[in-house]
Amino acid sequence: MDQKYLQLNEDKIKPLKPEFFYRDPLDVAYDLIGKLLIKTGQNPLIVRLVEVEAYRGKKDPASHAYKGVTKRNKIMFQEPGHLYVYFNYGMYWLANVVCHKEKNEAGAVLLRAAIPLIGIEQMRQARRKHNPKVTIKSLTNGPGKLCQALGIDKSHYGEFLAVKKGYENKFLLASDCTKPKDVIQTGRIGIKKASDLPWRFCVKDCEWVS
DNA sequence: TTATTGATGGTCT
DNA sequence: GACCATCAATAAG
Repeated sequence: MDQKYLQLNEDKIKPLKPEFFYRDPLDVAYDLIGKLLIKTGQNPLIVRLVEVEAYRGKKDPASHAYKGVTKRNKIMFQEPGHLYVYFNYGMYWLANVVCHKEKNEAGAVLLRAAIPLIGIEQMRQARRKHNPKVTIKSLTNGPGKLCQALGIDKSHYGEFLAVKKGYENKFLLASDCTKPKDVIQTGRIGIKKASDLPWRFCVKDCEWVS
């Protein structure tokens, strides 16, 4: 893994524009590797995404949007760039970014793992509530853990992640111009349907990948 | 180091 | 009532 992933290129942080998310989830997923997820506020938290999965809506049997609109998944059919948060296995919140190309389509990218960069002590405290033995690697090396570290739950369903005039972001996706050159593509994990499709992206040889 | 299992509750049929 | 886009503790090697 490129050591540059471990540092924040603070001077070059640029929020993503809404257009970024108006594309096929597969393209968005690839491009999200190396990007920053920021919890804004007085004590910001910043992590660098190193593992994501694309869920491609109606054409993807593993996608929550496969069978059409429900109360839970409706955000996936709406404006790209919003957070789709859902509860899984009776215990964990999982965070996705809504993205799709055309109106009337649906899709999302699951944020699976990240490298903690800023606010590590705060993230450690948040994770300790669930696992007192948490290590720096187990801070954010899985989709449930990532949400615990960043404090993401159902109250953040529908939050917008790009910049928009007059909107105050709680979470933000941004680039610090760290170019990923060691991204690998594999089958998605933790699912039964369509797990053979290579729609998971992660950084090669990264300790935080799940 | 890998494999296995129990905890746990909303969503959908 | 079955299904889960998970995790942590344990056991075995």
